[in-house]
Amino acid sequence: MQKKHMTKPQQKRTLKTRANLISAAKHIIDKDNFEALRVEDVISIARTAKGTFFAHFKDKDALMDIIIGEKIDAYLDNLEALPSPKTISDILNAFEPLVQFMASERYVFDLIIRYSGAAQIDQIGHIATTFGRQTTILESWLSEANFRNDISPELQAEGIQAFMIQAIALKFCELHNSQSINDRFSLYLNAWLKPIIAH
Amino acid sequence: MQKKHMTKPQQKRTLKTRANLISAAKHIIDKDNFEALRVEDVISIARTAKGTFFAHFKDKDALMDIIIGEKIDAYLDNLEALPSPKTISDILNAFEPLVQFMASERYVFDLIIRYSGAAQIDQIGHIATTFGRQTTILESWLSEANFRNDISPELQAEGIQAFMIQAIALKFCELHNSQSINDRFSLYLNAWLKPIIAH
Amino acid sequence: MQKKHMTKPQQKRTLKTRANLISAAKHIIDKDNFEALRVEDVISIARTAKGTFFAHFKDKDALMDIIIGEKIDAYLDNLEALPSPKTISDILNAFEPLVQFMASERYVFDLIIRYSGAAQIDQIGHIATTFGRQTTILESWLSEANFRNDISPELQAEGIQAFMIQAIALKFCELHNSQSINDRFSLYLNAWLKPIIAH
Amino acid sequence: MQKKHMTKPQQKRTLKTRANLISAAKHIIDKDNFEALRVEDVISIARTAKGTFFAHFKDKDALMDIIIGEKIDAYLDNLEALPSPKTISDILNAFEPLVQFMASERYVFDLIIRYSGAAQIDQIGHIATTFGRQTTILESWLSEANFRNDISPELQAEGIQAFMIQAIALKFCELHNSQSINDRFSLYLNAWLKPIIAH
DNA sequence: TATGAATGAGCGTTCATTCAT
DNA sequence: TATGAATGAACGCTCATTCAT
Repeated sequence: MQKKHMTKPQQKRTLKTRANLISAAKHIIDKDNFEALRVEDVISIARTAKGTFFAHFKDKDALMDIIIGEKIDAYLDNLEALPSPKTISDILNAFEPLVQFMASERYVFDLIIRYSGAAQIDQIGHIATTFGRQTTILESWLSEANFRNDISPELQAEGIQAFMIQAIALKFCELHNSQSINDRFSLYLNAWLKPIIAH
Repeated sequence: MQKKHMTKPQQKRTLKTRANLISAAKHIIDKDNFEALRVEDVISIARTAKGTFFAHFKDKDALMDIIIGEKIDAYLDNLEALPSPKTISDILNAFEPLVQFMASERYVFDLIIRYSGAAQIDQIGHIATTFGRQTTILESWLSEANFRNDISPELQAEGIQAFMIQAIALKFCELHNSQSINDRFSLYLNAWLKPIIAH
Repeated sequence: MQKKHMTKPQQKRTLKTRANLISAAKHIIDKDNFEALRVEDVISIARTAKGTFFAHFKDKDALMDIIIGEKIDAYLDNLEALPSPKTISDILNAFEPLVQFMASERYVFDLIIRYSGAAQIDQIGHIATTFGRQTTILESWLSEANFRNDISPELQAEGIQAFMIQAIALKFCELHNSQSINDRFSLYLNAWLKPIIAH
Repeated sequence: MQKKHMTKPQQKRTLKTRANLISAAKHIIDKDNFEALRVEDVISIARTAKGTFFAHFKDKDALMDIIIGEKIDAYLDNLEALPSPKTISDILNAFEPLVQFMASERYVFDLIIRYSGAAQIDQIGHIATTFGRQTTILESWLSEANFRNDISPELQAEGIQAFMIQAIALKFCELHNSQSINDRFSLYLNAWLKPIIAH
């Protein structure tokens, strides 16, 4: 055990530097916002050299991916802790904080969209991973809740994500801003999860 | 009279410059792609000064908006010429060329997402207009086709757009590239437009 | 005349900016030295944007080439104004200021060596040009002075340059610093221009 | 005794590491060239840490000095094995391989110029040593060959070196590349060693 | 001696956009 | 309208060298 600790003494230092950089970045984001983050400021607060920054993160976006991913993960943690929702309203309420965050800054939303996928397997970032997690959570909810049984919980989950994105995207579009994100999202989910078919 | 005389040739010249710039841009896009377009190259091919470019287009994105909007309009023209679709498969086939274009370049997709709405009412651009047109076309189709009558054709149309975007977005995410865009889109549309509810 | 002035109104502005940058650089060099010059400082003194600097000069060295070349040219101007030297001592005296300058900073000497030639015709810089001028001046002197008539003045000139470089180079080499540049240069020139052959 | 026992294997290991580093460097130089050599690559091929590199060599140039010095020494070995030259042509032929090497890369030439002397007496490097050796060889040749007796063999030797450098330097200057290095060197040497003075 | 993360100053780049003529 | 030089705020990079373990 102790030996293992001693074999990688650098790792501790590396981890510390990395943590310093990330917390410096978070500090800036808390004080201002994501868009206002400058690499120069991060390293100056973290008391680190520029070279060190780029040794830890491929570029500024890579750091953003980590921080945003972490935030989303925190929302998902809370979400997971909730009792399995029974109604669409429950789902909406559960997702509200995450939706608010994603819609908080156009810059953040754009980044999430851009990083929701990866060009290559080895480029899967934090944000991309959270999307997978989101699906998993939704799937388990939906299999318990039994909204629809004509389609798989997975497909239902993907639909929910599509509508979530759509609702947020339309918020950034002034043409449609008469309606709140949640109202629109609610509309979509009702139509998606509770279709009423007349025979 | 005289005034008219002096104005006309000027307008002609203006239009010519504008056309030059647009065709220069198209040339670059054909040779390379949308992302590779640089204002510098456009004006060099159009043999124009940089200032002239910005006298004709508010910014680079405005030019992009015009060119992409024009392309989308052409697809919608073809789409409109088709007989009103009766099946989901008809809808998918009708939209395929447009979907292919939107998925051709991540840059184009991002731009379309960003410009699907306009930041301000007075800035409704070409792309935003085509989205409206798309909705209108879909609405008329859906009111004739009678897929679902529990929700408005407008909502149905919005859902289709959400799923179209989702299908394309997941294409840019290698994690899900086992499935083609159209297969996924088809899956979504069936679930969206033909929900089968057991009682 | 006036028309010509009006056709290129930009050129004046361009020239002014360029002159600003160069004089800012000279200011720094005068205050400190060549090696101490920082692009950042130049633009800050010239009140110019960084982009402007690199629009005018390919890189920092290009600016150095111009300034050093200008300085060498000034020395050559003085040199040309002198009466044609009759003795080796005259030549040494004439060249002394230039030699002193070239030996003033290792950085300068290295730069001169590096830029004395050009990789391509279109890259002939100021320094490279001064070398040609130096040869021309020396040639004319040597054809009048008649030190040696077994070899062309051009060859004599090239030899003088070779020895000048050698004398300076050895100055930067502590192993040989017992002797002054000029003493060594003098030794060389006597052996080169006044060989005494016993028969 | 015991101490010796413990020291020897360590020394062996040290020498092995050093040899590894040098051979890794040579590998890179053979594959690419001197300029392309990066410490990073050397240690990666030698499977060594960066710190180890600098424990063995004061700096990167120290390694270069060793490798280039070794190469020059090999040329001088061959040169020394030759019979004492009687003609200028003999000298030229003898030096040709060395001249070719020095002219092979601008980077190498610059480094040789810079290191032909040493900044401090205690830093006399390999290259500087080879220059001394070169002079010694030339001196012995020249005292036997009796080209000129108005100046010392040492001065003659220095002149030859000056002209060798000049010939190579002009090769790096495209303006004069009509003539080969050796042709120019030959011209110089004839004028230097065999001046014909009319009385 | 070996390790390798951290350093760090400065350079060059990017390129859409502005503005004085 | 047309011109094109100037802007400018980051970003990313370079890479030999240092230093604590």
